[in-house]
Amino acid sequence: MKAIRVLLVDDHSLFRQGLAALLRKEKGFEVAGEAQDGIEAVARAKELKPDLVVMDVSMPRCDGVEAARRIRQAFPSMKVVMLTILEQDKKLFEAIKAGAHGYLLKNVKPEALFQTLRGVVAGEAAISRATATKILNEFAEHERGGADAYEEELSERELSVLQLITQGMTNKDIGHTLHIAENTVKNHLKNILAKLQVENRVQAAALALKTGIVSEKDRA
Amino acid sequence: MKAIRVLLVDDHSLFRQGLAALLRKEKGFEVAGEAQDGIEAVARAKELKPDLVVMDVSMPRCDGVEAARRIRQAFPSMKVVMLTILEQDKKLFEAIKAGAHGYLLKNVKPEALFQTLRGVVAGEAAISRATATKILNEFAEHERGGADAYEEELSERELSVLQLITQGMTNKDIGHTLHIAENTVKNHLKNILAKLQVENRVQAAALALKTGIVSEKDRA
DNA sequence: TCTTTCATAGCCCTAACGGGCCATTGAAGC
DNA sequence: GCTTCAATGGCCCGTTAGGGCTATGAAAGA
Repeated sequence: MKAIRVLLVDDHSLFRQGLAALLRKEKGFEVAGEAQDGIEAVARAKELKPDLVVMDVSMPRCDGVEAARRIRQAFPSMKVVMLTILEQDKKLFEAIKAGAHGYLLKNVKPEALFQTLRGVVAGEAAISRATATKILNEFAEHERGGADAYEEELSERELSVLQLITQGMTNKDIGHTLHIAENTVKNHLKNILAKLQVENRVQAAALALKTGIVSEKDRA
Repeated sequence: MKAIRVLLVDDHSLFRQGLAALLRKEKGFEVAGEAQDGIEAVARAKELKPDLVVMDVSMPRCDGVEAARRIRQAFPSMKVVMLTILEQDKKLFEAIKAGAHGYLLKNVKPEALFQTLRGVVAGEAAISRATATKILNEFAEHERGGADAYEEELSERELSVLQLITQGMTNKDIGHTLHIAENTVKNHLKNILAKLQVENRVQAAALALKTGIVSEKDRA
C-alpha cells in the first residue's frame, strides 16, 4: 500500500513541524512538503502533487480558504483538509464552497486526525460532529428562505464603521467622527451585521478583533 | 551531559504531541511528560520533577499563569516558559509576576525555541524582543504614575458575566444563562464597567478579548 | 442604456442599555 | 457582635440599538 503524501501548510512553524514529525512516525503517511502561507501552498501543490493538503485556515498573505480554492481548481483530484483553532462559521462555509473535503479543529487528537485523513483520501468527507450540526442548522435556515450569502465582503466604509465600533463608540459618535448622519451609521451597521451574520455590535466587534478584520489603530 | 527533562502543557493535543515529537528528536532534550491543563500540569510537575515546564498561557480549568505560580511556589528551582499565540500584555505581566522565566510566541521557529529553552535552563531569561519592548513601555507608564491600568479585580461572578458579554449576549440572555434576574446582570455590568473604567459593554468586551481576561469557553 | 452597488439619509417602533438609588442576604474578617 | 462586601433583586428614566421600509445621487459594469 502506497503511503499518503501530505503537504502541510501553516504559518506557525512550530505547529507545522510538530505535525510533520507526528506524521512521519505514523505509518501510511509521508510528508511531501511544507508551506507557511497560501501562496506558497499553491506553488508547492503544483510542484509536489501531494495526495492531500492539510492547511490552516487563517494565514498571512493568502488565507487557507483562497489557497484551497486555487488548489482544487488546478487539481480536482487533490484532497484538501482545513485545520482551524476557532470554529468560525463564516470560514467553514467558505472552505466548503472552495472545495475543501474536511474542516477540523486543531484540538483533535492526533490519532483521530490521522484516521480522518485516511478517510478523506478514501473519499469520505471529514467534518467534526459539532461542525456538522452547524452545517445542518445553517442549511435548514437556507431552506426556509433565510438570509444567504457568506461571501459578502465589507465595503471600505463599513470597515471604517466596524473599526470605530470595536472602540466602543455609539452610532452618534461614529457619525460625528466620520461626518455623516447617525442614520447613515445605523444603515451601515445593519449591513455589517447582515454580512457578518451576527446579531449585534458586540458580536461584530468580537469577530472583528478575533479575525483581525480591523486595522491596528485600536492598539492604544 | 544530562538531557533536559521537559514537561509539556497545552490543551491542544495535536500541538502538544507535535512539539513532543520534535523535542524527542532534538539532542539534549527528554520529554518527561505531558499535561493538558493547569491542574494537571501542577500534578505532573510534582510527580515528575522536570527541569523545565513549557506551558501554554490559555487553557481551560486552570490557566497557564496560575499553574506557573503554583509550580514556582512549590519548586523554586524549576524553570517555566510560557507559550502563547497572542501577545497579550496583561497575561505577560501576570506570567512574569508568577515567576515564569520566559514568554514566547508560538510562531517561533523550532530551532529558536530549543536554543531558548537551553538558555533558560542555563539561567537566562527568555523574552522575545518585541515583548521586551512592551515591558519597558509598560514600566515607563507605571513609573510616571499616570492613569494606570485596571488594578481593580473582577469577582468570579463578574468574570462570568463579562465572558458572556464577549459572546454578544444581552443582559436578559445572560440572566437566563446564569439563572439570575436581568436586574442582577445589570448591576454586575455596572460594576464591571466601573472597574474596567470603560463606558459600555462593547469596550468591556474588546478589552476582555485583547487582554485575555476571559477564559477559553468561547472557543466553541 | 440599464442595472447594480455604495454611500447617503430619513421615519417609525420596540427592545436593550446604562445611570442612579435603594434593599436584602450570607459569608468572611476583626 | 459588628462591619464589610459580594451577590442578589428591584424601580425609574432617558438614551441607544436595531429591524423594517423607503429613497436619492454617484459610480461602475454589462
